[in-house]
Amino acid sequence: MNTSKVRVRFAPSPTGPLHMGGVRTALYNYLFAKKHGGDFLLRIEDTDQTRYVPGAETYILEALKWCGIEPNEGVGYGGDCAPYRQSERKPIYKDYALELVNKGWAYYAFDTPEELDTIRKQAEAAKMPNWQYNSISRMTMKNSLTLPADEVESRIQQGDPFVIRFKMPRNEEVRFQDIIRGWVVFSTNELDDKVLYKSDGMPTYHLANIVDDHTMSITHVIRGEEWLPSAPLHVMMYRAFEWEAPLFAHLPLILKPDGNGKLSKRDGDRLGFPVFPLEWKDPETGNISSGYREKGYLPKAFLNMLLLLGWAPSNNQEIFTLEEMIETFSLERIGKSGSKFDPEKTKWFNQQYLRNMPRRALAEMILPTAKERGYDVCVEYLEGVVELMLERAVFPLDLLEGTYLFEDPKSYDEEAVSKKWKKEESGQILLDWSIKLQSLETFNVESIDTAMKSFLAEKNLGMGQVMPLFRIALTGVLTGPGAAQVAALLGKEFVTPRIQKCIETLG
RNA sequence: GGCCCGUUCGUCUAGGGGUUAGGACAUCAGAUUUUCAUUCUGGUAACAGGGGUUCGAUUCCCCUACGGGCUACCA
Repeated sequence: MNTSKVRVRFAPSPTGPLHMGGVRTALYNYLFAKKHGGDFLLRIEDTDQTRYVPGAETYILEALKWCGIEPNEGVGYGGDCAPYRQSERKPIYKDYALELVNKGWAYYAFDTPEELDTIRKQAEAAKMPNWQYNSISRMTMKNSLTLPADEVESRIQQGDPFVIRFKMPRNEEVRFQDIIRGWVVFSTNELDDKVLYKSDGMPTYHLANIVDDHTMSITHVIRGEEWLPSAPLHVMMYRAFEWEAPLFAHLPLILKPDGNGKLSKRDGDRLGFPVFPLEWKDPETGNISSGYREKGYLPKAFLNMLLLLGWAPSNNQEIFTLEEMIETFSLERIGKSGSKFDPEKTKWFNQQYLRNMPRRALAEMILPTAKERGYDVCVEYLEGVVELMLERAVFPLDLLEGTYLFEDPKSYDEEAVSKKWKKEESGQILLDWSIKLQSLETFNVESIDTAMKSFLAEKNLGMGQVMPLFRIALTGVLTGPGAAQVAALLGKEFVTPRIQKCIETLG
């Protein structure tokens, strides 16, 4: 086992917004690094110039920041291995590709994409659906293995486009021990001669990945399961370079909640939940994909949900602080199978975190929106609102749902009225109750409750005959926090007029 | 099609040769509550199938089925 300092990386490509599966990969990498006192790097894999999406990189940085996952090194953070953007490292890859050519592990190939396409189509037509550029077919192609040396030389000299391909050996077994899956075995006969260096002068993912992981001293590669099939290629490349390979851990995928398949960008808005941490506006189409942040999810709740989607502790703990996550996390306890994402449970996490937040912080959080809605309130008042609304809120803005805490009810719920309001007596009861309330010196929940009790005794009435009326008068509806609590928060000066108005309106 | 990976309640999962197979979300019922919500209590609900190995398999092995991933000069 490698005793050097743990160094892991999260290496997204900026082809669009980071989706929650990516965030989970980043989280697991981050937790693993922190747990072992190691480094977590952020590398941007932008070797495909055709898939560049403006704003994607900024989005990734911002998303990680929102989640509280902070790299030690990387794009936006600097570090000894800078630059961390592969497009800026372009000059270093060619030498490595050439090194492999010189060692006999790679070769030049001059076949054009069109030619390859034609061959694939022909093969398919001939019922050979899986044509590969490999140890057998390469001898019939245009490359430095089949062309005379001087022709290869002159083609390169005159600037003919070429790629460099890995020369995958035949009849060898590649095996490596995945931390999550155990031994994984492949035969090189199933592997093809992957392009390492593209005709545009850029490396492919495979080359850049290996070179960077090595030069950045990465010790553990923790990435999605979709990379498992190319892991043997990577192992072979480490062998070819004569470098020590890092340890691999391939994470199971996050699946869509309904049906099958991995969770994709489309699923979110189709099923009514975000798949992205932050809202994203597609620069080309202008389409907006919703984000957890904008929907009112707390970053810690989001992270906690992600943590448990594929990983579980040995006890039944569900709620984790970041410190606890770091302390308990281990790659060995990550499950092998894909996990269907459950939006309902995500809400539950949010609710848990919301309840554990200081009242003051919540009040401050909703203050701007309250102002926007035209409520003339201060933070202190909102703290009172939070106190009343918290137990029925999942998102911060749910706390503002009781509009009656900010303005007089505009109408009285029809069903509530028809059920509880009795023309012949309700008005009188409310009027008497109102008089009783006005006589109170201190106006708080306790005094109102006490007054209510004595009122009921005096009039020989039951709770159910008065409270609902009181509630209708104050809020216009039959749901929500206790009427006494609402009244106490509003204050006497608002309560009496509301009762007055109610009596007038409903008779 | 080929290669690789996987399979415990509806969902996320714990467990592991002998257990009443545990928890959480969701769901249902009851209790509390002036209402809603909360809270509490309880319930329904799972080892994909078939072969081995074994005194005994949900647990170990094999096969089948099913699911997923990959199969580009994309990452």
